[in-house]
Amino acid sequence: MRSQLKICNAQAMKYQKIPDETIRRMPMYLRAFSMLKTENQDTISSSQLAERLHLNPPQIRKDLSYFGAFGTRGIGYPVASTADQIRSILKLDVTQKAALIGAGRLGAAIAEYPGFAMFGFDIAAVFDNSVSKIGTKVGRNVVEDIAKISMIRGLDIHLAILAVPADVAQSVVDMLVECRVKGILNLSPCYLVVPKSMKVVTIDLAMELGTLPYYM
Amino acid sequence: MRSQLKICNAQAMKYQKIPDETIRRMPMYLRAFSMLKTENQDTISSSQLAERLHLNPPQIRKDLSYFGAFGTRGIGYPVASTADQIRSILKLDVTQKAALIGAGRLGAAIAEYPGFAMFGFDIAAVFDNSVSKIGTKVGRNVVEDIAKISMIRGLDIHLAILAVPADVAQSVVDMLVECRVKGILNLSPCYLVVPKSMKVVTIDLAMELGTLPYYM
DNA sequence: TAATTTCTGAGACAAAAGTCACAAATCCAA
DNA sequence: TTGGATTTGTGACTTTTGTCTCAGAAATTA
Repeated sequence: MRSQLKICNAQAMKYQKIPDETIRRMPMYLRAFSMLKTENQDTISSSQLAERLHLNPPQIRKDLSYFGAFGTRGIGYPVASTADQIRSILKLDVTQKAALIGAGRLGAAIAEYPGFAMFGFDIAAVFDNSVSKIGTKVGRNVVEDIAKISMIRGLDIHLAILAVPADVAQSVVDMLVECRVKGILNLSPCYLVVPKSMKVVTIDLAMELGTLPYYM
Repeated sequence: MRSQLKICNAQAMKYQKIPDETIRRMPMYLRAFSMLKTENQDTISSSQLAERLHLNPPQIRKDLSYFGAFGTRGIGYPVASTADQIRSILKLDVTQKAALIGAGRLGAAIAEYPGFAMFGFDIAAVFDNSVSKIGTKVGRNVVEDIAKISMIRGLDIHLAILAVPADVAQSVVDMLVECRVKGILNLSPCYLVVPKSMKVVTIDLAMELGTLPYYM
């Protein structure tokens, strides 16, 4: 009965409820393992890793064990293969194309943000509604008219980064739903209504900053 | 014994443990109440508010009640005074000056981000280490040499927004500690070591984006 | 003034997330 | 080959967070 569970592979384990917070930490782990690889470290124990990430060793072990037994008792986690495993779990083992909507200052910053590369993201298209921006270059992309957003469907893009004003965010999202986009990183301070099949992560800069004075 | 607690005011209540998640939601509530005020709505019930924010009514009531009884039974929450109360709880009733460290693309976007104004934040100084940027204008500020960062102490600035590469983030933070900065919004993908008196909120864009493909 | 409606405030309950402790697995040395 | 050192994987436990329920306060109406 329990052994039944043990032989499950990572893909199957997903249907055993994995805490959202664990998923949120996985990219952190991937980044750490990737860095360790460039440092030519072959293995790392949960306590070493915990020190780097300022987490508890058991938490790291538990998080990773949701997806299978990657470590070796007495040794720790093999850096290279665990990195590959996490990449595969997060579906970051293939280049993930993303569309950037909004080519303002924040959009431009996002387009050239070097941090996405480590996870294999590729900003493959940029859209804006402003005539002054359409046709200009942002990062490696020429800004396209938002009216042509349906071209996303032909480009095999399933992710979008939303860097538009809050009052137009929902209307853009409705278009993205039509384009079969499956995940949105939303940088506007608003709640977005989407079908259940779509995942939205909202980052609200002002909200995060807004909590700080409270603690002073 | 219980009545003892009941007569506590909002300030005193703080020392009764308030969930971090509640604090995180407070700026959301403040934004909602501010918007309602501009819409000339006098009162709002927890269920109406919950609909706007896509939360449960009891959660809103519980969150607000940690700080006192702002609502009126049978009526709801008075928009104007509740907004004022939340502003005061979050210490956003006075203009909060913030220093921006890093005048790259992301820094420039932050400097001109209109969303901070609603919470009364004022980017009062911008610093960078790049000769090409020092002296240029970012938002309303002239970029100062990071070497002059100690001027923060004379400017009554207690918040900093960190938009610098991850590999220099900790060294900048060490300087900010010296400058008596009390809160940091960190946009670099790294853990920062700070004294207990300091509060850090880290936003890791790549990490957030990194979770999305998993759900597809 | 009493009954009715509305909606808050808060305790009880439930779920989620994090921590801990220990059995089991592996390695290494003797 | 055996024993000691190490470190994982995991179930039990604790803490934190979220949800529900309902008494009771305020307003309205009769």
